[in-house]
Amino acid sequence: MPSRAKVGVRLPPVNPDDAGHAEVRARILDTACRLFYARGVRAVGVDLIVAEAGVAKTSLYRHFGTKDDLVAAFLKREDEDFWSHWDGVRDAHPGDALGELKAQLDWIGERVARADYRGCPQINVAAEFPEREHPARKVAAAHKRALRDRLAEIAQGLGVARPDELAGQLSLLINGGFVSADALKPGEATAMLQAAARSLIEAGRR
Amino acid sequence: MPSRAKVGVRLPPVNPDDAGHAEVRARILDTACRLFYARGVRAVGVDLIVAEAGVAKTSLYRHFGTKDDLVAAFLKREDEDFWSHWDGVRDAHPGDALGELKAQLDWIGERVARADYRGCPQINVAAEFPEREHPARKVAAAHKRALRDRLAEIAQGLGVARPDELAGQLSLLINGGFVSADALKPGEATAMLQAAARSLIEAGRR
DNA sequence: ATATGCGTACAGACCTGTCTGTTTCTCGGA
DNA sequence: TCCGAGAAACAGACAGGTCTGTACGCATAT
Repeated sequence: MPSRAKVGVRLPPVNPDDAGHAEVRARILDTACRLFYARGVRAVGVDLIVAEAGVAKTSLYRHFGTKDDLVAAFLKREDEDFWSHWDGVRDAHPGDALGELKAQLDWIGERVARADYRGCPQINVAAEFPEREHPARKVAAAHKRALRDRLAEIAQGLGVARPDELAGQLSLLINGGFVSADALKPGEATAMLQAAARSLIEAGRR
Repeated sequence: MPSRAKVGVRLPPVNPDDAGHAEVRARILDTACRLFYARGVRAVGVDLIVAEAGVAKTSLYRHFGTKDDLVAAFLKREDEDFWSHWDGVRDAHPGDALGELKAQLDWIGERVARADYRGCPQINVAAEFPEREHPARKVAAAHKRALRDRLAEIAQGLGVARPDELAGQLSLLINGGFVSADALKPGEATAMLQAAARSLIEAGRR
């Protein structure tokens, strides 16, 4: 991967107005996301991706340049999907920070309990790639900062003494949920997250 | 790795009473632990391990059988080191569950803040290997169960209404700390863990 | 005609695990 | 005390496979 990347001639840029073009790109990214998440990034070769996506390897490299960039695109999509879900829930609870937080923990707990859940993709990729400058690592770092920011927004509306402190504690809790899936009994996650969050908020109000 | 493992003839067993023999084994394991943790398991080949350890590849395979077994031995050693540290701290606080918990969170927070910290090895390996039957995954799963058990012991001594529930919450918190190192400002981890644990305990007492 | 796609072959590197051959060390018996 | 057997170490080549990324030929569509 990074150590093996070559500096050869890049393929020419593509025309983003082409519908079929976007369709091929989407098929590659869909397949890559599925395989990367289910099996781990380093365990999945580009040959497998192109075979399952039904595209040519040239197309993959035309659209994504290197495998490292494809990994970054994978995390970027996961990031977008995550916040899209989150913001949908947020917008359903205007002016009700406590209700919003409960709803956020609900779907997170549900997701963690799925049979095919294999941890947070951002954390998993960070575990696989030690280089902090890896393009995917930058996406992952931004994602975790964003989580803390979103939680700070909620904490602001909760009327606690030190909202940033609570946001940090809640982020630990949620990240802990992400990585503890297989140490938890089925369905245990949601209740545990809810109860812990309730305790942290209560204590923060005094 | 698992898919590539062959069923060839095994080398004969070794004599465990031999001092030089144990020394070679230790050199291999020391080197493997260092490299696996710093760079990730899949990124480190056995050729690199034998080169850095200054041993022959035959020795590695004589002692560990396969790379997968070496990975499991890596996690086993990390597990032993972790509990050795933990139990030392525990034994320094007999009959004082609250003091012990604070002390445990202190050294964990300090460890997480180190410059070369790269997450919990057990969690990292679980992220790299999707197969739940992988020998290293079994070690990791046992480690996480043990964490919850140790926390349950502490919670028992804390006089809370539902100690098992608190232990689960604390395990989420600690695992969250393990994976949140690079989203935290330097030195922030310990205070955040301590404050959150205090809140969870307080709430559990009512 | 140009851009994009598919399919396939290829280069060069790396991977795990095995094999061969030599060296070093210990230990039991003459 | 010397000798030979056996265990285990070292060194390095090798097999067979996988990896990323490039190149080449041909089809298609605008």
